[in-house]
Amino acid sequence: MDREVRVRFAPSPTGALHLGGVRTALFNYLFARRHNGKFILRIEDTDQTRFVPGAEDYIIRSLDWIGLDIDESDLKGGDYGPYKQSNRKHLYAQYAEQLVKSGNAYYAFDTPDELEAMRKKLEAEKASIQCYGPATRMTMKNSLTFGEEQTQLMLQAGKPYVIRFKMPENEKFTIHDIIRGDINADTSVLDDKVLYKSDGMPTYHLANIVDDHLMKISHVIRGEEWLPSLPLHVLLYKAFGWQDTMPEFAHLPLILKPDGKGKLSKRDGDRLGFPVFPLHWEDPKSGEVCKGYEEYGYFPEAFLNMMALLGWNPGNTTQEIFSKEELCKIFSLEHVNKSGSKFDPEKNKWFNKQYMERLDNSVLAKYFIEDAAKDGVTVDAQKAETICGLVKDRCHFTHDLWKESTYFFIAPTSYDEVNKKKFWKEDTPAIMREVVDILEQQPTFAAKTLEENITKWIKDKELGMGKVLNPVRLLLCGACKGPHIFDILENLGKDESISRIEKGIEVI
RNA sequence: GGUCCUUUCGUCUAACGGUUAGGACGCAAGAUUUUCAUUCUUGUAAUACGGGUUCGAUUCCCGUAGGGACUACCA
Repeated sequence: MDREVRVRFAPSPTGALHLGGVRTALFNYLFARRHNGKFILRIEDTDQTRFVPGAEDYIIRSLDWIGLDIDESDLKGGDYGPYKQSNRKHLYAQYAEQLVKSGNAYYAFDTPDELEAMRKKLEAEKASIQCYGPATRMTMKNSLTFGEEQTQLMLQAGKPYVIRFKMPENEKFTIHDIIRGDINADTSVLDDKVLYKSDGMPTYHLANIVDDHLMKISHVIRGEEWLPSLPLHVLLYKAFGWQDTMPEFAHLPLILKPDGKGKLSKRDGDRLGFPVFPLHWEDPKSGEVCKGYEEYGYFPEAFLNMMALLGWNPGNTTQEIFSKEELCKIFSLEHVNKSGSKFDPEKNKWFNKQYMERLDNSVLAKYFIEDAAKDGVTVDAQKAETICGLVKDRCHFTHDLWKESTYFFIAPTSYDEVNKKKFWKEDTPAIMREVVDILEQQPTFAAKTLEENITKWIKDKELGMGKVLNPVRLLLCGACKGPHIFDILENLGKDESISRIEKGIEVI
């Protein structure tokens, strides 16, 4: 690999960036960093009918959140701009016409209705040939059937036209894909794809090849859905005479539904309760709102880690937690899997937990204070840090921290029925009253001394830890859950602890 | 329908001709614990099928069967 590595992520601004797009961007990014190359963002907005306002901005903000810094884009600048295809519109016509001149393409004047009629006809005949290709093109309305003179007249008259690629007949060749090896191509089953649309815009196929060439792209890393059009793209490079600088190709496997069949879609997220977009997204057309990974409480680092391991593996190691920097050092396309991967939301949660455990309590405290404030509770930093340390073991997300520990600040108003049945016996109220007495006598309320004194008292009375402490927990927290009971007592303080127990005895 | 791609535990995957087929998630059990968790230990479970090639196939080849993508003046 002796040429400079330049890769691009080239999304269409037709909606929120989905997980497949995220992963394509990520693999491009990691590949670029691994080879000290450039990571370029190009916006492919040649379809004006599908343009969604805000989508481009969303894509950029998503990449930023994940931490994929872009080397060249319209925002970032670069020597090969503009990086948005609608702003490159003027470039494409000459390239399309160049192909017409060299005999690799031709003008076509068929109306959508005529094309539809042809498709219907072929379908009725059960013919397995393409609608517009070597076998049919001489029966259609194009510059090959009209001849030079009539074609010029029609063009001058302003008749709408497209430019189609003239697919060679019966050529067989193989194309190398870094992930898949050699792929067979046979032009006899391919058709004359439109390269240049009647609205003056190029199609993906043309714009893609022209821009990748002009931007000196070295590797095209994209989703598997492009594999069927790879032969066309290679043929285009040849037709332009650019085969010597043609990029290498790597087609990524798809991300599939967690259950059942097919490609992962937004609906799966709704159905199974996990996000499919990085950030909050509100569709400007339908008004539909989708929560993103950020809102769900995922750390961008955990999200990136988990996406990197979907379809790629670091080889013979059991390590699973990787920082972005580590991934930039070890990523390779050779370790990308060929087959599609089902998405596993459960494993995501596990990844997030791993990252949360590694964070310092002081960092977690900030999330904690924020969430508490939303419920109208003010918590000071020191206290928040202490409690985060106590409850973080049982949390997957930062917002679980507050959810798991509200009883430190708000007295329970009801008690878990199942726990009540299990732990609240006839003699419990009497024992609780004794506990109150013991607590009253405590000189200090530090967890350690409480534990020593109360454990001793329980042993002396031969009551059994569970018989005493479970009901205490129930009265303090409203349920039998949470950290060490003596830590809870210490943090609640003497007065609050006693008042909760007394109140509990009455209520139950 | 046609073309192309693909197939290892339920899921993500390791093993690039020779392993008791390894790890992780999940699930289950046990240990720890005053509870829920955490943690630790153990268990669960896979090379789609049929042919070749080979001394030997998860690994290479060919079929079959699943799965997926594409088949637009969408990307």
